[in-house]
Amino acid sequence: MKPSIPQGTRDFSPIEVRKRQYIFQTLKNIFECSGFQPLETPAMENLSTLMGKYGDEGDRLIFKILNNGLDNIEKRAKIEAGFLQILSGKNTSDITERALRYDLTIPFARYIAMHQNDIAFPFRRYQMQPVWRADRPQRGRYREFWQCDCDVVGSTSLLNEAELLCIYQNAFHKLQIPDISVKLNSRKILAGLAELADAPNQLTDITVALDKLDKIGWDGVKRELEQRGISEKGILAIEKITQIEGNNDTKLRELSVIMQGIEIGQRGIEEIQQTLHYYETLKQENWQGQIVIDFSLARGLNYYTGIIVEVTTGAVKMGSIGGGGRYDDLTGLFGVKGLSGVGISFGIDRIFDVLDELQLFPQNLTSTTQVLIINFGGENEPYALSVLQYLRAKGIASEFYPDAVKFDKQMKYANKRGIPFVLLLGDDERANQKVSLKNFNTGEQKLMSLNEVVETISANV
RNA sequence: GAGAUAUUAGCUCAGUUGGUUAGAGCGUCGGAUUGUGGUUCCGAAGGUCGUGGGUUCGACCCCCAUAUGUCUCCCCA
Repeated sequence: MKPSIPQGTRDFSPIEVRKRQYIFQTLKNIFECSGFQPLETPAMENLSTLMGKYGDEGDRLIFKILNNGLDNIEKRAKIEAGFLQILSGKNTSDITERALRYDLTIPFARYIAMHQNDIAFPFRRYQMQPVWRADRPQRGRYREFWQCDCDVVGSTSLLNEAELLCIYQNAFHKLQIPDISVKLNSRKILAGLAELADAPNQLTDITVALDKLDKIGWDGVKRELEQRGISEKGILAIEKITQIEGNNDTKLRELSVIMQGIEIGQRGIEEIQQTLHYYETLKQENWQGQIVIDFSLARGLNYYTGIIVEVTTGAVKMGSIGGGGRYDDLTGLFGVKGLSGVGISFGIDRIFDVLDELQLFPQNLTSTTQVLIINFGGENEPYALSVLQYLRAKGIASEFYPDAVKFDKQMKYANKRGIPFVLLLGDDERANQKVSLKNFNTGEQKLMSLNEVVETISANV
């Protein structure tokens, strides 16, 4: 049979895994350094946990798992009735009661609700796991992909927002991605905008349209707003606000004037000011990324209630590589009221593409093996094995070519694997109780003792 | 869920208005070189032209279906 993998999934070859691990490890170090704790949840959740949390479109994209035992003859009537329900577009636990994780946020909320008595709040957690969506695959869009979330739950302080901004800046600084913009806005400002536009109940309509500004331009947004029944006067107000220019202080001041008397808008402005104030005192001097206030930033997700952020780089033509925001009452759905959270997410796959395109991955990711011992066979094999054992005990990643095949084949193997050193120990070396070490980068080869080998290789790392 | 487009050797791609044995580069393998890789030279292997039907004397080429990739819409990371 012809081997294949399901649509929208990928194999990760060794070099790709190393590159991905480099990203994961970089982020993990930053999270841990800021006191965040790791969390993992199951690949599958009960379907009832996920359904109704992501909207109608989301429900359709959840991968559902067929129950086992559907061929049980005794339950046949029940199962057939269940299938009729499925055919009419409704789910039933008689046919499917589990589903693959769709994102990391809802399982996180479920986790908090289940373990609220054991958790020390405020709870800071990070989570890096795959999620699955039955979407149609496109470039940079997969049915299995990794999310990386970092949240603080159980505190309403804007210090948390500032800390997360620091995490973004620190992460992209460490990954050396140039021209980073962290765009900042507040759902409260958008709510004020809806009031200003005489459409306080159409916040969602306005945000969905506004979210497309980058993609379809103002004319496109205007058309959408018209279609959604926003008045001409309202559209004019929205346009005016998206056109505010200047530095962050200027933007906030101008907005404050326009939002005169609109309480929720003013609160949004104050929150951003306070967050930026905290950020300025927390940030490191060498971070290059910019924080840019952008009143057109909307983000589609409806559960955001306060500050929202999105990260882009001007260095590569690509969508956002991260996003997040404040959400009040995320756990309310699971019966835990009054817990506010704020979180950010990293788009791992897109970050991978950016680093690949800009060639920002470290050079030494190809192999961890430092030295290959050439196999000369016969009497030399036991000597080679004792050297192998010695080097490993000294903490030097080493390999012994397992077959005594032709010399150039073994050399080609080392070259292809990107192994920096080759150790030759044949009859001559064994007679002198020495070894020949060849450096593949310089081509230089020297007869030396094992101690010197350890020193030379250690100095090279 | 809707539309468009592509699929030829391990990889990247040529090709034929429908006519015997489908080509190249790179890679792989063998040799020059059984103790010197990355450079060079010589040689070889490798394809039922994505899959299944149909039209035709004859299909890699035309038609239909299907799988997978890519693009647009929808939605999203």
